[in-house]
Amino acid sequence: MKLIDIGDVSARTGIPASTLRYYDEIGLITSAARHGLRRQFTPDVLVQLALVAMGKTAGFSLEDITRIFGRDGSPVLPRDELRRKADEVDQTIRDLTALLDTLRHVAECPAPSHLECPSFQRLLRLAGRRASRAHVRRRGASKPVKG
Amino acid sequence: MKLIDIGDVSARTGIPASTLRYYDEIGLITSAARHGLRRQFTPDVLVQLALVAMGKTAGFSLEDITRIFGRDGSPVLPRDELRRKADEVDQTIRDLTALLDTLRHVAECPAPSHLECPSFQRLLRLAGRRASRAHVRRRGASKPVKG
DNA sequence: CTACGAATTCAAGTCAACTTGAGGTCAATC
DNA sequence: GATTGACCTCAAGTTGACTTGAATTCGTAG
Repeated sequence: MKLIDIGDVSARTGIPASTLRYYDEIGLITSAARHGLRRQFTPDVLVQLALVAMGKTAGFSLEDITRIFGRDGSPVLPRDELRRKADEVDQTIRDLTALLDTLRHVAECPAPSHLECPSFQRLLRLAGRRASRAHVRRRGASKPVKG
Repeated sequence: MKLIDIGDVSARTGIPASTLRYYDEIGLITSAARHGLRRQFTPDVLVQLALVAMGKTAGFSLEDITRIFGRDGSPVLPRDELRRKADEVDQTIRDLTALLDTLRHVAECPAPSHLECPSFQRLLRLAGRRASRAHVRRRGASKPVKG
């Protein structure tokens, strides 16, 4: 079984080595061995990291992600919990679809204030219904790494 | 024009008053008047907050959201920037759809480790392609308020 | 065998988005 | 006109997810 050096994982995924160490520390990924001091990973780690990326996109915490896709690809959570998580994602997709419509509208509509535009209003009524039951704490997202 | 007391906004939206004050402070929403010391808002604020909720769901920072839907419903960003943001959301939706498939699979598939299941592998290959160009910093989401 | 570079540990720092707490203010009620 | 209770301000604290920096340890190339 060929192992991948942490530096290579970092290079292939674009994730800083410091982050990979951090993920290892919190048990989100697992290093398979050491070459001297250096962490080495099985190729699986690339899959795991893909799952992590998806989970983050969905707004799950790293802790949630750890439980959803356990360290070896088998989840820690019971099936019905997983179904609940899936439903959350499903709802998030609906919300984002509403947002997408709204955004596209805002980008194209020439009205001076959108709050007066009837088509915008309609979008908002849809969105508002969702929003009222969706007060979640989410902490800032930003650019794909500063540069 | 009837105004809404901050307490009522909080009650109707479920957003703590402290958060509303914070949003006011950073210019994400605008209080219309004061009743004594108390902030009062126009009903518009409920719409604004709905937009904020959508924006957060999409993973935008509060600063981004402020620029996307300016204080009065007219965006600060130029149209092409907005279109770019819309495209980001569009991509996020695609990513989440992949995640949803994966999650639903994980929830139902009886295989001991999913890393071996061919159908899971296929999902991951799809997801992985996205993930590799989507290394974003996003900070933890969690439960709808501790209680 | 020494030097180099890349990775290591560990503690501390950063950042966004809030929350908490102390002490103060007001409008309305008793 | 004193009390109440919801709101106020302002500074400081918290949390999750990392990053940074100093001092250290290896494996390999020269």
